[in-house]
Amino acid sequence: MDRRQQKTRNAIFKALDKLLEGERFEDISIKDIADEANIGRSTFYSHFETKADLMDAVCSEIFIHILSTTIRTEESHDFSDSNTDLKNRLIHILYHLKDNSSTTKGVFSSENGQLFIRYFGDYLKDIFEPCASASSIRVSTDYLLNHLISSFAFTVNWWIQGGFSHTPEDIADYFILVNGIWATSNEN
Amino acid sequence: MDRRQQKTRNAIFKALDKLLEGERFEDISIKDIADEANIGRSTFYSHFETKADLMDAVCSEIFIHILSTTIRTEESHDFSDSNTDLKNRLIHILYHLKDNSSTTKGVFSSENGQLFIRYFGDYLKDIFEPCASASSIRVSTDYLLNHLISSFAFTVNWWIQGGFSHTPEDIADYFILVNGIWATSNEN
DNA sequence: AACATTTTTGTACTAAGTGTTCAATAACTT
DNA sequence: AAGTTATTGAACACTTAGTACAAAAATGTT
Repeated sequence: MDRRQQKTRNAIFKALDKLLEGERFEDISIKDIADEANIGRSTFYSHFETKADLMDAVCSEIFIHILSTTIRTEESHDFSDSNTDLKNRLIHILYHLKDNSSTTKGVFSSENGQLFIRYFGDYLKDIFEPCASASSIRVSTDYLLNHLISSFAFTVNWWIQGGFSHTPEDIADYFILVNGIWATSNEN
Repeated sequence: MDRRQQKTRNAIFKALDKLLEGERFEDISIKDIADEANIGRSTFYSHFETKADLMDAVCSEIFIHILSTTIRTEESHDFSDSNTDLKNRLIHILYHLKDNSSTTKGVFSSENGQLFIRYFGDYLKDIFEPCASASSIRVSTDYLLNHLISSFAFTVNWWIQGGFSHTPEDIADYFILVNGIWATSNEN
């Protein structure tokens, strides 16, 4: 609504982004953010209750963006091979994370990583659920589902730490291979 | 050496243990620990430089204990099946973590989880390295090795969060199945 | 048991951060 | 132009970290 609010909010996000390039989230104070955003400290508090609250908003925004550009399953669905569909959706996410690499990088580091992974997990649940249910591996479905989520989160993190020096397609392949998805074709 | 030092050090460990039952490591202040341990706050500082330093010591102690009771590979090695050996070593670790469940639980939660996982990773590297090198999966060895470590850490965490309501043997099986180790016998 | 050493303790201090309140000011909307 | 809303900075109370140091207590040694 009010332009001032938008301006301030954006300035805060941008400032956090910038600061995260140089230090961990937990080492950044609200004063740091306010100074970098060039706003008063009390203004920060009129937008976010705490630093964690800000992190929460950042995570939300990332997934709002991913969701808003997600290829809907129905549109891209290839009935002959549901794994191609899974792979495409993962690649889509990976491209998105790479496009926002600085935020992604900051959001994944250390303490806040946990929070982001929680968001990530909620989002990925829908994607992996059919995959987990259909699996023939004799383990608890809950375990398998969460394992896939954790594994994908690890994979993304490994990708980030290596400076995004792989293509999203390669990363999706790595993930799929190591988790035995497409089990009918990855045996040598 | 000095009995007082040992007494204080133990009191600090025990206090942390107790406090971790109720709150996250990052929400516990040094004053909290000192109060719970019934020592002066300045005494804490004569034992540990920071809270992170204490965490470091806790992690070390856990692995010193695990290592000191580790079945040496040479002793238990079954030449006919190196995967049985791997599984036994994992089960051994799992039993140990369960025996120290309260510490394990606290050490795995949130921020500090990262630190513990780093220790865990260093320890597990030796165990998983041969496994990762021998794998026929066409992914980077570094990725595969770290994936196994991350996966095992996740598995342990999942086990903890579920209140240790599985046997170590089952958990080791879960981990092995989901990662396609013993690929020759887990197909249906 | 007496002595020297080491640890513990409490207090005081500096420095930094959190979160709240509030009145003045600036920017926006209509 | 007038009314509404956001921003600002300063003041405030509170928590925590980490350091310094002298007095007191426990320990090890002879």
